[in-house]
Parts: sequence; structure tokens; C-alpha cells
Amino acid sequence: MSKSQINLPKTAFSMKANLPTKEPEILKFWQNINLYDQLRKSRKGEEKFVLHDGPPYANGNIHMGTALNKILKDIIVKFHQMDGKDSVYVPGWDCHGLPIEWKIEELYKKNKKNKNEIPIVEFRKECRAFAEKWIGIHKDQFKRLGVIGDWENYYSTMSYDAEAQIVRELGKFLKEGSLYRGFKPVLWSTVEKTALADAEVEYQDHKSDTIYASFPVKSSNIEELKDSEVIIWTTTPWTIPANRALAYNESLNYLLIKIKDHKVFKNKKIVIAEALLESVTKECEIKDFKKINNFKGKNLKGTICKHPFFDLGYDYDIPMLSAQFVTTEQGTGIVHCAPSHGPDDFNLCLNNGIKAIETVDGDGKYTNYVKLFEGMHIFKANPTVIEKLKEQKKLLSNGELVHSYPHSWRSKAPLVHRATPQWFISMESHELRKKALKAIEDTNFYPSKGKERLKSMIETRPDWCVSRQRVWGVPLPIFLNKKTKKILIDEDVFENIAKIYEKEGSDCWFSDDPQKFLGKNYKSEDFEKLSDIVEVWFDSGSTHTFVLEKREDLKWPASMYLEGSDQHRGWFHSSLLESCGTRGRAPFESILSHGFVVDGKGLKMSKSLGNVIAPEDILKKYGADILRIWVASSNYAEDLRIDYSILDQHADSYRKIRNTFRYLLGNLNDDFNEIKLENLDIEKLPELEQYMLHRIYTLNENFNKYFKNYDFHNLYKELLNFCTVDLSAFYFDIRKDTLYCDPKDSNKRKSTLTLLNVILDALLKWFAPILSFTTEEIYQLISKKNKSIHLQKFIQMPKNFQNLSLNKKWLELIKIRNFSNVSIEEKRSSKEIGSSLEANLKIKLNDKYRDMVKNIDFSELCITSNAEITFSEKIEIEVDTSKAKGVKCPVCWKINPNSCVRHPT
RNA sequence: GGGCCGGUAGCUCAGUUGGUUAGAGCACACCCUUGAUAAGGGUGGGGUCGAAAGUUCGAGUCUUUCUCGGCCCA
Repeated sequence: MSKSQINLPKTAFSMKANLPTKEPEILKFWQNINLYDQLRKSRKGEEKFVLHDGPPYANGNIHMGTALNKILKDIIVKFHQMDGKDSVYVPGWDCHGLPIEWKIEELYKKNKKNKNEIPIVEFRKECRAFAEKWIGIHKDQFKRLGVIGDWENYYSTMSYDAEAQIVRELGKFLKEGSLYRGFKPVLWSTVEKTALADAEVEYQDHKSDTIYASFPVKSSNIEELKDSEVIIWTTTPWTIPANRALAYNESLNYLLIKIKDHKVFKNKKIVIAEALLESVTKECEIKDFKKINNFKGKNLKGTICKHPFFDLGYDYDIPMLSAQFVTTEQGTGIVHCAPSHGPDDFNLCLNNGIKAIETVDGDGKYTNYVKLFEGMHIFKANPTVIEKLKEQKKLLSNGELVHSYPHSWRSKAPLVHRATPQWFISMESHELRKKALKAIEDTNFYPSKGKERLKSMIETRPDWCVSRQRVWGVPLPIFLNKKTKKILIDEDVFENIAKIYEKEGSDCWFSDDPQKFLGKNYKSEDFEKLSDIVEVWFDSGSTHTFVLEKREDLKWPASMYLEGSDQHRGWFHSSLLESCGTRGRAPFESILSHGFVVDGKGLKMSKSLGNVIAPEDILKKYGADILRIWVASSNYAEDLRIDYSILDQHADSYRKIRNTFRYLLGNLNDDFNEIKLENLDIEKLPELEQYMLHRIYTLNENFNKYFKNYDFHNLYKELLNFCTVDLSAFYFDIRKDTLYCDPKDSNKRKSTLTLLNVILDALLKWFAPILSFTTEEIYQLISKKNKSIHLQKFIQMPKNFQNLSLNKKWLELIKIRNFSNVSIEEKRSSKEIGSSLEANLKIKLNDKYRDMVKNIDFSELCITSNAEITFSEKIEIEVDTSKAKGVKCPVCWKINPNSCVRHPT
């Protein structure tokens, strides 16, 4: 007897994966066969699945979050493709905006160039080149992850047709009338006469005037307040003329006290927060007072006050509004709100129907909206304000304070918040909020909690400010009539501008004669051309218009938008508003949001913690398929943890899967035969094979169920368990004997090979969307047709694979097998036997099992040399193991008292 | 500081409307195998379900507080 008589597995599929070197070869293969084109051709005319790519910002190397996002997208796109749909993925990039502007400015500084001396058009060209460079880098990094898409025809928000379409979209809002001119406070330098971004601000110590001022109560739900005064504290007295409201905190306790010893406020009643009583009375030198009442902040609701300058013509109502930004750190627990001079104030007032106006001009002088102070510079106004307050007996106290205050990084001058003209899209004028909320109802969310998150943001958000005083972006296509100050609304003009941009891009807005854009019907001298640009969220919020609608290979609305959960505030949000405003519905049918990548302990990755893992490191050490397993096996509904120990575990699982494939290939000798499942004569197969078909059928059902819900971590787990539990530890182990030792023409062996073919086929397809590289490696080994695994479809499992009664029976048999294993293990640990083939089993079963085990050979099932069954009413299941006696067959290694029946010597 | 979401074995995850001693795979330990061999099989140990209090006959599941973490806003 020699080994030549047995059929040992033989395969070219190596045990060691070597992914970091093998994957790039597979990438080349995909490129050579033009996989993306083939994918499109293979599903021509089929139902489309369009996952519209949320454009990453073309700046800096990709990080784990980006990798997660792209891999998740790719997995979903591939799943739908294998499900038979035309599943199209067009990647895109977000290109305009401040971060790139800064990068170029930084370069200027290094080279001692002055931005202001460079023509805008030149500067913008450098921004464009910068973005282009990063698109190229990103593209290679994304491809390396195994992401398949139309990389040659990607989209970008700075392409000429994108810029043109953004103008058309804005034109729609302008025409409708929902895009209006309003005011919003921005950080402003009165020296440079310009707005500053947060990053251009330096904080330095500054000496400010401080005041405690009083606002008489006009009406209130609290009876005792009616002849009292509300006290506020501020470090910017010059904003008092712009006051429109007072803010309190619902959860604070407030006091009404009567002052007995103050020279001006003697016998007056004032309202302050209880927690600040001590500091206020001390600073205002109130020594003698009486607490009259205390009440919760929420009771202040509905209280109306009068402006301290009421008698000087400031005769409007000052409502008290609930706000969470009010704290007891300093002041009085009531904050004076000038919507034109603070972001908090602005938002609070806006939410309560009080809009900001232009109270201060670019030079820092009060405008004619401000009575008594018009033309005065705000930095010189404090003494006058204080004097007037004194005069009106509304000044409880004043002083000075040195504190940290924003200054310009250039001129070092102190900055102010100043309401500047901005352009807004109204949430109400054309029912945008209502439309958006309806659209959310019509959208599927994965996970479902995303719905509430987006909804609550839309419910409370203020009007959308779409203008920025910047350079690198799409110019707002707005002309103002110099005489009437009205916006020019003419579709022909918008279309003319769009046409020009399509040809030459939007740079010309800043350099060319305005007449070019106005066309023949208007004279440029009658109009002022705006130099604001569109905020970048409007750019990316419009991608559905210049990508989904414009491309023949896509569809509108998209089947899915998929991004990190931060994009509920970002791209999901802006796309929803843009689309609801212009098209009345969402540009997506579903939204999938994923959590953030955190380290192994759940902490966010940061340089200072030293817990950052770059995708590049993982690709080098493990390969993309391991990273893809990490994505598939993690629950994206929560934050996703990653560290090297987690990746090691996934690499172990990968090895298990790889060896499962290797067993299949080895026993098939790399000779795969596709089995026509519907022609399979199931009845003729051994029961074990029938049971395995049932398992495959069930698994496929679960697979489809999980896939429909985008529940990949459970899907992956089910596949992995199938490999380890059903195949490796059960079916493969049992059938080794048949595969190795039975004649090649035996029915049982042929049946087993049939199953191996079915299993290999199914596993390859089930795993292909996740293990894109490894399944391709295998597919190339067995198909030899130069076709990709990714062109295949999932297998439709015939209904007759399902056999519930057989399943029930085999669950019992497996239970008996487990009892046998425990019994064998006892003899093994007492050193009586080693291999299970050295064992004979005596299985005692309850009578009820009699029929069930009639045709079952437990020596085959438990991989022992012999197994006897007896029945009894008294027990359930009992197994005795004894050492097999006799001769070991040199072929099948079973021990027989006489010679082996299958392999006679 | 506010809003939202989350914390189940070393890891990745299950745990239905509250109902037996909380499950799976991996990892780990020990053993077997040497015809899947830098593989494969078997057995086993391991959890005060973030903490505390409460509701209940009964809580991983419901309520409150706290704590840790994440995202968004400020």
C-alpha cells in the first residue's frame, strides 16, 4: 500500500496569502481587463443601484475614516451588482473652500509673497492646481483599497460644468424669491474693514469697560416682577443700542431683591440669578437688600422688558428668551442680546423671529438704524452709552476688566462681531422646512436612528446662509441695481453666466467686464456686481444636480447616500435642503450613516495620544482584504474600534476562511465544475449531503435577509461560522475519509465532490463583495476565462434544498455526536487512546431515536473505527468509548478486528 | 456647557414584547493528529451585562442619578 492509492488534496492556492504583494497584481488585472466597463456592460438595461459618492475634501492623505467610508461604499455597490443590478459608483471630490485657500496662503507666506498683491485669478488657479494634485493622490489610495468605480470620469465641485450648474441652482432660489439679503454677525476688523475667519484670530488681553445695566419689566407672568428691573452685565457697552432681547436660562434659580442702600437704585427691585447674588451685590456695592421672591428661570417665559433708552426713542419691546448659553460663571444670569453683534444672540433672536440688521458699518460707525448714535465710532461710544444709562437711571454700576479678547492676526486690532450683509435661503418663505421634513419621512435610514438626528436638526435650524467673503469658490451670481438696491432676477442672465462658466470656469467673474455676464439687456454701469462666493456646503449639496441628473449612467434620485454620522449636519443636510428647495424632494432614497473610527479603547485617534493608525500601515502589514474584513465585521451603527490586536484577530479569521477555500480547491484539484443546482437529483445524494444543502439554503436565506438590511457584521459572522462550524469542524472533517480513501468512481465520493463544487461556488460569491482580492485570486485559478468574479451574480438556491424535517433530525444526530466527542475526550485525557480512529463507540439511546438512527453510521459521523447502537427506555443519550482492537488499515487508518472491508489487503 | 448616541467574556458581535444556570465565533489553556500540516480536530476555563438606586414575584432588557466614551452644537 502506498500513498498513491489515496486521493490527497492538491492545489496551486497557497496557504500563505501574501496580500500586500498579491493585491497590487490583482489591481493590475482589473485594470487590464477594464473591469469597470465590463461591469457596466454586464448589467446593461438592468435596474440601477446608484450610490452617490459624498465628495471628500481634496486635501491631505486619507485616514481610517475615509478608508472605512470608501470600503463600506464599495461593499454595498458590489453586493447590489452581484444581486443583478446595474450598480454604478462614480467617485467625486469637494474642491472649493477655506482649507485650500489657507494652504496656498501658507505657501505665500513661506515665499514672502503677499496675497493682496496677487490677482485673484492667479490665486484661484493655484487653489485649483492644489486640489487637482490631491485628487490624483486620493484616487490611487482609494483604488488600492479595492474600490471599483468610474475613476477615469470622476466628478469634482470645481469642474466647469459643476460651477455652471451651481449658478443655475442658485438662480432657482433667486427666481423663487427664497434667496434673500439679510445680516449676520461675523468677526470684523474695523481697521482692515474686512471679515476674519476663526483661524485668523489671535486672542490677547484687552481692557474693556463693564456695565451693569437695567431693563425695566413691562409685563410678566410673575406678578411681583411688574415694577422691577432686570439686570444685565456686559463688557461691550457699545452694543446696548443694538439690544433686542434678554436671555435667561430655564434651569437656573432667580431672585427678586429690593435694594435699600444704593444711591440710584435705592428702593428699586431687581432680578438676578441666585447663584450670582454675592458677586453682583459686591461689585455694585449693594450692602443692604431684601430678598422678596425666588423663582425658576422657566417662569420668566413671556416676560417683556423695556430698553434702558426707552424714553430716548427706543420704544420697542425687549422680550426675555430662554437660552442654554446663559451660565452663572459671571454677570447676572441674564444676558443682553444684540443679534447684530454676537453669534449666540443672532441665533437666539433669529429663532424667535428677530432678525439682525446692519447697525454698524464697515468702518465701525453706527448706521442710521441706531438712534442717537448714528455716525459715532463704536470704539468711542462706551462713555456716551454709560453717560446715557446714568442719565436714564439705568446704570447700576460700571468698571473695567482685563480679559482675553479676539484680535486680528495682521493688524493686532481688537475685533468685533458685526452684522454684515449676507445671503440666506429662507426655511419658511417657500416652505423649505416643511418640504425637507416630509422628504425625511420618505427616506429609509440605516441605522434608523439617523432619521431622528436629521429631523431634529432640520426642525430647529435657522435660515441657510450661503454667502462667504472669500476667494476660492463659486461666485454668487448676483447683481444689485445701484439705484433701487434690488437684486437682478433674470433667468437669461443666470443661464448666460452658466454658459460662460461651462466654457471657461468661474475665474472670469473676478477679472472680466461685468457686461459679459449681464448680456445685452442690461448696462453694467447700472449694477453692482457682488464679490461674495457660495459657501461650500451649497457646492456639495448640489452634486446631485451636476452628477446624478447630468450623467446618463446614473439616476436621480440616488438609491443611497452613505457617509459618517457627522454628515447629518453636513452633506445629508445640505443636499436635502438644496434638493427640496429646487426639486421638492430628497435627492436620495436612503441614507446610511456610519460611526467614527476610534482606537481599541474607544478613544478618538489623535497625534497626542499616539493611537493613530493610517490605512497605509494596515495595507503594508496585512493587506486590503483584512481591512475590508474589519469594515464588514464591525457594527457601523456605532463607533468602530481598531488597533493592531483587533486586526490580528481578523487576520486569524481570514486565515480560517482562506484554508476553507484551500480545502475545497485541494480536494477538487483546482478543477471546479459549476453544478446546475436546479438539475441536482437531491434524493440520490447521501443524507449528509442533503443536510449540507439545507444548511447552504438556510445560510443563503439569512445572507439575503442581512444584505437587505445592510447588516454586514451579522452577515460576515454567519459566513465565518459556516466555514468553521459547519465545514471545517463537521462536514470537511467527516468527508476526509471519503475523499481520500474511497474509489474515484464511488457514488459517495462523487456526491461529496458535487457538494464541494456547490460550496466553493457559493462561498466565492458570498465573500466576493467583502474579500474582493482573495475571491478574485481563487476565481482566476478555477475559471481561467479572464473574467472577474465581480461580474458574477449570487446563486439562486433552489427551494428544494430546504428540508426542515431532515434538519431537525440532523440537529439530533449532531447532539449525539457531541456526546460521543465528550466520551472520546475522556479516554484521550486518560491516555487510553489518541486519535478518534483508535476508538470504538457504544452509543445507548432512548427508544425514541430508534427510527431516526436507522441508516446512520456513527463511526463515519464521529470519525471512529466502529460504533454500535443500543436502545433503552431509561436513558436519553449515553456513550461509552473503548479502545479499538485489531489491525489498522494502511489506507483508511480504521482499526478492524479483521481486514478492512473497503481496502482488503 | 447643551443635544443626540453608546458601554454584554481578552476581541468582534447575538440577546425577541422584562421570565430557567447570559449565547456564538475568534483568542486563551490542555489534549489529539501529522493524509487541509507555518494547517486540522477535541475538551475546557472565562462575564458582579459601565456604577448605584428604584419599579417588579422576577431586570442585560423599564425608570432615575452618576460615570466613561463618541458625534454635533456652543
